[in-house]
Amino acid sequence: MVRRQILFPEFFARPTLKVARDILGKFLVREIGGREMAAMITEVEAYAGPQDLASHASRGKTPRTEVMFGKAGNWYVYLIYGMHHCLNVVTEKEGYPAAILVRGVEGVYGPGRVCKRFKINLLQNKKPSAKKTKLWVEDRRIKITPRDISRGPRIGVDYAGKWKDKKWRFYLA
DNA sequence: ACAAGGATACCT
DNA sequence: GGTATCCTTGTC
Repeated sequence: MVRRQILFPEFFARPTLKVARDILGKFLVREIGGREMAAMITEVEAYAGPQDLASHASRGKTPRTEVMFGKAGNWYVYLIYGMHHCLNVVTEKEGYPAAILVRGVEGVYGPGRVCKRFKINLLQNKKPSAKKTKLWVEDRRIKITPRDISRGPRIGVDYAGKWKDKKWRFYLA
């Protein structure tokens, strides 16, 4: 039996780049129809702070981005290009807008594909990562060392000026 | 190479 | 009210 520990808000209420590294190797778990599906998180991107032009929150607090200013551990889900959902988890302390985009899990590469596979849509937006919401992150004691982690620039943010070059994408080889 | 698709933010 | 834009993907 694998030892499992659901991650609490405290895990997410830390510097975003640190959480981004730490969440690699953790498991995204979804309960659908009484059954659980899970996959190891393998690729993420950090979006941190009001200055980050790649972040939706750079334009301030709006109905959409309000959740990024809220409590760590809440989900931020949005629809992109009219057809794909992107799953983020809010980080840092309340009032500081930041989140981590889940770009890939084991066997599923691409933020839209992750949401499609895990049946994630706007219903999950602003809800906490917790068992009661049927969508959460848990630690299954997979050991990840710094050598396992690669980093590079974020995808699809060429409009973000100097922020586009920041190596805030982290992934397992 | 590029169309699809709809919510969002920011105009008039 | 109109419209440019978008943290993408699948098919062309």
